[in-house]
Amino acid sequence: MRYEKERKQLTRQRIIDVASQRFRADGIAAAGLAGIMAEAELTKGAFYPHFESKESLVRETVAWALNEQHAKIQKNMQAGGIEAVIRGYLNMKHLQAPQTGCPAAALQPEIGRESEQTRGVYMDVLQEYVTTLADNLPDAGSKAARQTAMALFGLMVGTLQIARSAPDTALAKSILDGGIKAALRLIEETPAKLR
Amino acid sequence: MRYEKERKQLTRQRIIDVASQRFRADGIAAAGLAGIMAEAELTKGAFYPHFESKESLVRETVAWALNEQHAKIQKNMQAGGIEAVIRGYLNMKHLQAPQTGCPAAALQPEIGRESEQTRGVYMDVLQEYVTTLADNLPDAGSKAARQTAMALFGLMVGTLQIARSAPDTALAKSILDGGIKAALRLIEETPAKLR
DNA sequence: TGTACATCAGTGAACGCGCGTTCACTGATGTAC
DNA sequence: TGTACATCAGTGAACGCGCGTTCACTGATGTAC
Repeated sequence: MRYEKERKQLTRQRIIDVASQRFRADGIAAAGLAGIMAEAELTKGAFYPHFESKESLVRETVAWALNEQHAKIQKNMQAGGIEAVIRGYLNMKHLQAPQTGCPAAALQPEIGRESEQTRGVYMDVLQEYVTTLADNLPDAGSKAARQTAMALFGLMVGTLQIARSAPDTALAKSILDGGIKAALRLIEETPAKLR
Repeated sequence: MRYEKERKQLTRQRIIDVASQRFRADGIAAAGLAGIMAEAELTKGAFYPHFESKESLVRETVAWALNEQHAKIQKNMQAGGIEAVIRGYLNMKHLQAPQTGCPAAALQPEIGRESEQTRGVYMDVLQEYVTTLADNLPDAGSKAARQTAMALFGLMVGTLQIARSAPDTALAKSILDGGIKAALRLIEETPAKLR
């Protein structure tokens, strides 16, 4: 069946959409291609006209999902500045929806085990994300701002991950709350003595 | 073969040692019992007299590994205070040895997907770990200190994970360096206006 | 405009492989007499 | 002290299952004439 010319791209994007959710929900290693293709309403043989291998799907999907996440924080940034970004990230809604949330929080250690090529593609997108954060810090433009922005992102990622391991909601909330307070302190103007 | 009475415990600990390294190196889902048992110089049938299931091995192993990590930072704390703990965590040596490093940095999202029981056991050990950090902050004893300590740990975990995804060493070092600077700012005495 | 042919996204069965788990068995050591 | 028996850690083969990948095929659409 040869279909309309746009159809292949639509199917391909549908696979990426589904895969990005399965990966974030279950982890990259634990999410199988058969399940992803079934959820995309295709048989698993249809995977290979679109992607070379699972690794190439991972490469494309993870970068795409981080880019989506970047778009989300850009919206929050416009609406309420960096504090809105922090509060939009460290909250129970995000904690409870890993499948549509930040791919770094859901997959970071697994991404670190990927090939150098995959990590390169991922890190390029992450750098753009961090640029958005850095550009909205008090000392925007400096090298220190970039490092602070990266550490701020690290704090948000790590804190959300730990909160997701909490066995009860009260503890999770307290962890997120502490993360917000710490993040707000980080983004204050750099004290002179540390500059 | 019924062996000396201490032998079973020794074998059991050998399985935990090996498993803790394989999990941290490859991820929980990607590390197979057959490989772990072979590395422990046993056949895979020998797994079940020691553990009920892979899940119970994970539960015990991850908690054990985090406890070992706790012991390490206690040493660093004694030697050089909380700054030594931060510098001992956010460096290239730790980055390059995930199999013997912090299990949170290697496995946090996967731990978040474990059963409530497993997460409960893990979080108990994590709380002890965070207590050691909190007790060495300027405002030790306060609820704020505990939250700051948790966020500090989140920052270290997330930053190390991201640095591990960097495709080149220079970038990884810069990320770790920014993490150290941010961590040091976090542990300063809480400014009055935020208290 | 109508017809013949080329393309190729998607199907569905099959591949070898490693997964976690089960189980009948072995045999070195401990215990009872 | 010597012998018979019980224990049970560890062996090794087998279980069903899902993994990622391959491949011959189908058939709807596009292109050429």
